[in-house]
Amino acid sequence: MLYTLKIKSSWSLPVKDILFSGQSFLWNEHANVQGYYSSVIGSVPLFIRQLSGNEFEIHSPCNEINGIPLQEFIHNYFSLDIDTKNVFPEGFHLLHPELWKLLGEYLPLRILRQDPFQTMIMFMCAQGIGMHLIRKQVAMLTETYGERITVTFQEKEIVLHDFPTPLRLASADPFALSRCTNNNRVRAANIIAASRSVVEGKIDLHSLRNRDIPLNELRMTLSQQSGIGFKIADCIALFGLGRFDAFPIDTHVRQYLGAWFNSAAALRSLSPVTYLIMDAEARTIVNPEFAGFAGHILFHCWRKEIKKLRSF
DNA sequence: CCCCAGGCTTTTC
DNA sequence: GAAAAGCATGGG
Repeated sequence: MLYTLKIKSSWSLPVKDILFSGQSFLWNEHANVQGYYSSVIGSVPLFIRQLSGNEFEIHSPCNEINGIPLQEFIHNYFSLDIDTKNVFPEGFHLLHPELWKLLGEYLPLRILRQDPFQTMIMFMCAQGIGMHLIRKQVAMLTETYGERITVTFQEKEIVLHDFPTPLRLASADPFALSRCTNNNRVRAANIIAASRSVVEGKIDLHSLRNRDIPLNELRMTLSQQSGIGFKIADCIALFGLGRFDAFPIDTHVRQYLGAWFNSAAALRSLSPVTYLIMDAEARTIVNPEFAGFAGHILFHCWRKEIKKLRSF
């Protein structure tokens, strides 16, 4: 039996852009369930379809995820509580009229509130390689180490995989795991070590949810772990801990800070010092409370409109 | 062949 | 201290 849920909003909800903008690598399109995007979230299979500009439909065999009613979970997952009008400051469109025009269709983009462990592992796979290789790594990790889940949908047997648990990755063989990390042994070892830290409680992702923790403290704590620097720490904060004030700076963000906002630091080589300078600059450009939320909208717009890249 | 992709760590000047 | 090299593969 499948539960069906319809989500309707007063604003536009570009579901495909939200799921494939590079903040999650867990969603896929299947040839045998056309028009739907599928994933396993909180061990629950989900099928999503866009119905119109501001509504989408969800099918799931469970009516709750992580003990939370499906509708409430989805509302939170898609951050439908956030009014995206607040992510850019009042006068932004006057200061950057050309950019504002370009941003138009990207403004309804939203940040997903994802699982912090999954976010940590996914973004540890995202160092100096293209988006399609990141997706490939995450897919191989889930297929190799995640629990296999079968679900009947549209009278077809659909096979999906849950994201691997911390315990499963912590006990993985380094060489075997490296097949899932683009054959990068160092990355595989880092993922195993980080998973072990979570299992042992050395990294307590639940307590890091505390919103009283300052952003720089969060960044310093997470980047203690080998394989996690400032950028990935900020990604974990933004996408995995719901810290919409975190502003991860990667090669694309650095490029648009230089091209669109005339950042001098963006022209220098990326180091911890220049990272923190650009982080401070960003907070003068967008609303600091939603710096990362705005940053992701700018990121996706830059990649698609300027660099002409695809996210999958 | 080159350079670059949602970087981080280690080595070298 | 800052800069350069190494990591691995695919695509432009």
